[in-house]
Amino acid sequence: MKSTIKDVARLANVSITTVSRVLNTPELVARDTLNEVLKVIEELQYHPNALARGLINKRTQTVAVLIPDLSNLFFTELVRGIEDKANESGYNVIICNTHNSKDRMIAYLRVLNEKQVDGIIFTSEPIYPDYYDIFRALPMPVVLAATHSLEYDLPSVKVNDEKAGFDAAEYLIRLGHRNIGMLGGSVVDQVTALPRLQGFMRALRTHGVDFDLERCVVHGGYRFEHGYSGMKSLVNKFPTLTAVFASSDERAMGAITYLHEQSVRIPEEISVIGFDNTRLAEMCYPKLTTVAQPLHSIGYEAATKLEQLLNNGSVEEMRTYVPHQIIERESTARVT
Amino acid sequence: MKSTIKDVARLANVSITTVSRVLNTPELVARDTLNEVLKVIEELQYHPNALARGLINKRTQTVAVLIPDLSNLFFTELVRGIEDKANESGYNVIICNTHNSKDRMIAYLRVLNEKQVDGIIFTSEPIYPDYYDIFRALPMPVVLAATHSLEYDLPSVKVNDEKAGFDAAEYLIRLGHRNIGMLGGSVVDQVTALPRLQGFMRALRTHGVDFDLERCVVHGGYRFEHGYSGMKSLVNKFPTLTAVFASSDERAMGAITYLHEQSVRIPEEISVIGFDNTRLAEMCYPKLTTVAQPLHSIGYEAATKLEQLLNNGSVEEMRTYVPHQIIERESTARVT
DNA sequence: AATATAAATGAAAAGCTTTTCATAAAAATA
DNA sequence: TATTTTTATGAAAAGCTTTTCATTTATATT
Repeated sequence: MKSTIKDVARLANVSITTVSRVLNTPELVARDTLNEVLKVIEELQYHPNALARGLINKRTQTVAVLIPDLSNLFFTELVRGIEDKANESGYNVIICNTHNSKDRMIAYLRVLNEKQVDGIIFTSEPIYPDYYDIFRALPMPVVLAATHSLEYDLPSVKVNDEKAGFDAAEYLIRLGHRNIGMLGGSVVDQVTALPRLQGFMRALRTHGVDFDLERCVVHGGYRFEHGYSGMKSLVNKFPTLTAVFASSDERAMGAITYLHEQSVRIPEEISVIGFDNTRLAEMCYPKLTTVAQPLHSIGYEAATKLEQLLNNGSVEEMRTYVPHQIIERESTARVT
Repeated sequence: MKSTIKDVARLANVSITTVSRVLNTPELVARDTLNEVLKVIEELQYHPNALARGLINKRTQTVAVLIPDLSNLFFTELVRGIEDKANESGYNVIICNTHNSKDRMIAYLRVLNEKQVDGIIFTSEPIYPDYYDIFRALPMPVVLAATHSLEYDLPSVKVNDEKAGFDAAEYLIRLGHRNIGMLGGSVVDQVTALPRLQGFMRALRTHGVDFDLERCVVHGGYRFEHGYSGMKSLVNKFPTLTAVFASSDERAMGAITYLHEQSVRIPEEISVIGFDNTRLAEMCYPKLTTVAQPLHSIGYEAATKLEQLLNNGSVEEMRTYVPHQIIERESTARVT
């Protein structure tokens, strides 16, 4: 039978108040009493009921992370940063996998609300107006990780995607490439996909490189399959290309696989640069040059912000931008 | 301000009992009252407090999954099966990432206990005696997914690893291979790694294939890096090998990458068969032939078992074995 | 019309904790 | 020694729900 604070109190011949104090403010209880109570707690294997605790404290010491796709290493590494910070500060984290489904996400938000989690970290995905309405209605703070919102005042931490897109393209240009394609996301995603494309285009423009949006860019999902099929249609439209910027590592991997199948040598014939620097980048052949997002930091910082919000009610910096960095590996080379 | 059942009761001019009934047994309340109360609930955006509910119902409608490594696609797909079943039956699932750390896992078990989750699904990893002691002390049921325990009576669902190892080896033998290596896990893992190795050896023996444990097998972690370095040492020890059984897809991918770097053609010179059939198997070049575990079913079945335990206190079948299957792709070929 | 039955509602207890306020005992101060 | 302060403890309330039991009202039965 599960034991309660009452059982401990009875066996230790003290009131439940004292037992509670042993757990929460041991400095207020006499040495002997303390030891006796601790002994009984141990003996009874007593664990305080977090439901009752939460009910009265109005704090559950729990934060939730909403992620759209658990099988994306991107989120995996982000979550790690969140967990690390949360655990340091005594919070538990609940991971909620929304499977890219709005319904699931709304359902999750409801139960998280009912379960009285202290705060929520929302990852990736742009914030649509109806999401914001839901967030507003929530009694707990929300922080965005690897996404942000320009219209709404939600704290966020992410990289500067426009600049990252620019740097990726410039990197290829510096290697002498002039026929550069891009495998990007859907431009309805104005927070990630669009800025990367814009940065990419700005770099080409800046360096006077010819560019035709129709011919040079393929839009699609971030997944391997999309990279594969995207690369296929890209080489068809743009057979002279010598380099491609795939704006996720998974897409890059799909692209590489397609090129392998076509016996195109990488990087000798076509250079490929990815985005994210997930574990996948090292699992490629050749190893993937990529724009690294500091995924762990993004998670860690987001959790930090959430904690600030929880403790102070406000956040030092509303929108934090963390630096990206190009990691040079073996999938890119100087044009010959 | 968050509203409670009292607020609803006051505004609707009914007792809290009636409000509670509207939520739980609406058939017991008069039409007009029902509508009025529902209206107020909507108006006030009232959501019942799950803590209070759990406290009185002694059920939180929550199950937890303990996984050792979130960045392993294996678990990702397993979790999906669990989520699907759990959601169907009205349970929420909490994903707990133990990072392969025993301390973290024990810490998680403590908080899950305190948080009064209804049940726990423990994935992979063998069950060590001290784990079992902890499980026993837990007031909620535990089910094992993709692992099992022969000593302890914990319900489990997994594939038959010995048979799977046998089939993998036999598949290679049928393709004419006689110089077959294996990239396996540590044999201290008696629940997964050892049986696969045993099955592998049994197949060689059965078919009269020469075999030297020292020379033909490399043990190591399941990760890409381990596959990479494992393959390296394997070809050094065993230069005549024409096929390798890597007992995880990630390991297989590491092996393939190493072979690529050495300009060894796959499958022409060396055939590679993996294990798990995670998404990674399709992200390889060449696409990976592998022993598929029905990851989704394993998760789904494990959740089903947990639910049986929760509802009936017992389980139909203690240890369920689900079928594996060899998925033939492009990384294996008949020996020439 | 009188009685029995069914339907609708509410008051209060229970679930497990923390916290406030009060009290008793011990220690410090005058 | 008498008084104040400090230390240690407990009783009871509060947090939000569900459930039991009782009561009132409406409906069905004779």
